[in-house]
Amino acid sequence: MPQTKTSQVKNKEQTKAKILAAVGEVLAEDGYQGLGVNRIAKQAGLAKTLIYRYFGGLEGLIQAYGETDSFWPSVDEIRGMPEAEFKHLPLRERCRTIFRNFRIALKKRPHTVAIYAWEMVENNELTKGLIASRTQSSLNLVKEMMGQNHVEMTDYDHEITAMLGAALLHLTIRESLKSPFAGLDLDQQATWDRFDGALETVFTAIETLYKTKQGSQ
Amino acid sequence: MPQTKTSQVKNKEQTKAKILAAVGEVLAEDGYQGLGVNRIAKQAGLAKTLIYRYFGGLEGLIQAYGETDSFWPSVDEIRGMPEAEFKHLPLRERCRTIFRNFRIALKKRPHTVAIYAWEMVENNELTKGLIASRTQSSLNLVKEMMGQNHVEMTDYDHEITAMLGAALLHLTIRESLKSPFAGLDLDQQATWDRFDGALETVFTAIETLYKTKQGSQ
DNA sequence: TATTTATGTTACCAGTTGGTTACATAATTT
DNA sequence: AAATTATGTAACCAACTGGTAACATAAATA
Repeated sequence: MPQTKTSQVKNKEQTKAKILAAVGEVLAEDGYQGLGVNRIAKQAGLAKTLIYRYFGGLEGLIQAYGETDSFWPSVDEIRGMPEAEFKHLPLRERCRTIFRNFRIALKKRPHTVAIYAWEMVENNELTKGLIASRTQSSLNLVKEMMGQNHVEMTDYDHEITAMLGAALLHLTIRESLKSPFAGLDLDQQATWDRFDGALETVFTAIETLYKTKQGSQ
Repeated sequence: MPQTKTSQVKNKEQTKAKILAAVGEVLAEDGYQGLGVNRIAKQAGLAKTLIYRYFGGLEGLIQAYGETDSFWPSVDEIRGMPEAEFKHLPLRERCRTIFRNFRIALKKRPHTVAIYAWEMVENNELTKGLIASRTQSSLNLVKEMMGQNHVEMTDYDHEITAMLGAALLHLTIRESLKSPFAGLDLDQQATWDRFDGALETVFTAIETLYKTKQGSQ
C-alpha cells in the first residue's frame, strides 16, 4: 500500500509565502550559514523541489526575499517622529535620533542583521544584488540625517557619517553574536548609552568648530 | 605492485610548519569559509590524518595558527616610528598615524582580515579563542594611542576611539571584498584620503572643544 | 643488520550539500 | 463522472564534509 497522506492541501501562493517565511526564520535562527535549499525546505516543512519550481533555485528565492517589504526598516521608522518635527532638530540631534532608532530597528530584525553580516563576508551574486538594492535607501537615510537643504559643517560630512554608520553596523553585528569589542560588553544597555554620549560629544565638537570657523570669517 | 613513492621525506616539525602555512594560504585565497581539514590538507599537499595527529583536529590547528607570531601586527609596526618620537605627537596625530598604519598592516595580511571577518559572523569555540587572545593586544593599542599618562579630553575617549576603530575595521573588511559602502568606492586611495581628512576634522574639533572647556574653567 | 618506532598515505565511513527525475494526489476543466 | 492540469512528495545522484582505520615506508634503535 503506497503512502496515503491525510488531507494534503494545495495552494501555490500560500506555499510560496511559507517558503519566504522560512527564509526569515532560518536567518534568525542560524544566520546566513543556514541559507541552503535543504535547510529552508525543512524549515518550511515542504519539499525542496518547490524552491526550484517557484523561485528557480536558491538565488531567485533570496532575491525574492530581499524584495519583500517590511524587511528593511522604512525611513519613517528610522526617523521615529513626524518629518516636520524632525527637520527642525539640530544636526547633532538628528544624527543621534537616527542612530538610536536604527539600532532599535535592527534589534527587532535579527534576520536583517544576519543579512548585513553576510554582506560582510561574502561577495557573490546574491549579496551583490542585496547591497545594490539597498544602496539608494541608505543614501536617502544620509540625506534625511543631513536635512534637505543641508549646509555643510565640514568638508567631510559624508565621510564622518559614513564612518559612524559603519561603526554602528559593526557593533550591532557583534552585539547580535554576543561577542565583545575592544573590551566593551555590547550586551549592556549602559555601554550603548555611552556610545550615545560619545556621538553627542563628537557632533557637539564639530558644531562648535563650525561656529568658530563661521565667526572668524 | 603497490605504490612506490619516490623519496618520501619524513620530518615532523617541517610537516607541522607546512600545515600551519597552508592555513594562512587558504585564508588568503578563500577566506575563513575554506577552513576545513580537507581543503587545508589539499593545500599543504599532505594527508588530513596529520592534522588530527599533530593538532588534535581542526580546532587545535586554528588555535595553534592564531598563536603564531608575525600574524597579528606588532605595536611597533602600528606605531611606525620610535616610541620617543611618537609620544610627543598631539592626540590627533597619534590617532591618525595608528589608523593609517593599521590599515596598511591589514592590507599586507589578507589572512588576518579574513579572520576578522570570520569573527564578525561566527561565535564558536574557535573564534572565541581568537578574540580572547587578541583583546589584550587591542587594549594595548588604545593605550598606545592615548599615551601613557593620558589626560582625558572628553568623558568618552574610549568609546570614541572604539567606534572609530570599529569603523576602520568594517571598512577594511568591505574593501577586501571589493564591495562598496554608502556609495563610496573603497578601492580608491582618494576615498581613504578623505577618511583620513574626516578623522583629522573630528579630532581637531574635539581638541578645540577640550581647549574651550579648559579655558572656561 | 634486524627490529622497532615514527611518520605519511590510501581507502573507507556516515552525513550533508545542491540539484534532478519519477511519481502521487489534489484541484480544475471537459 | 472522466480526463487533464497543477501542486506536492519521495527517491536518487554526484560531490562534498569531518573523521577513522589499515597500511606503507622512512628513520631511529637495538
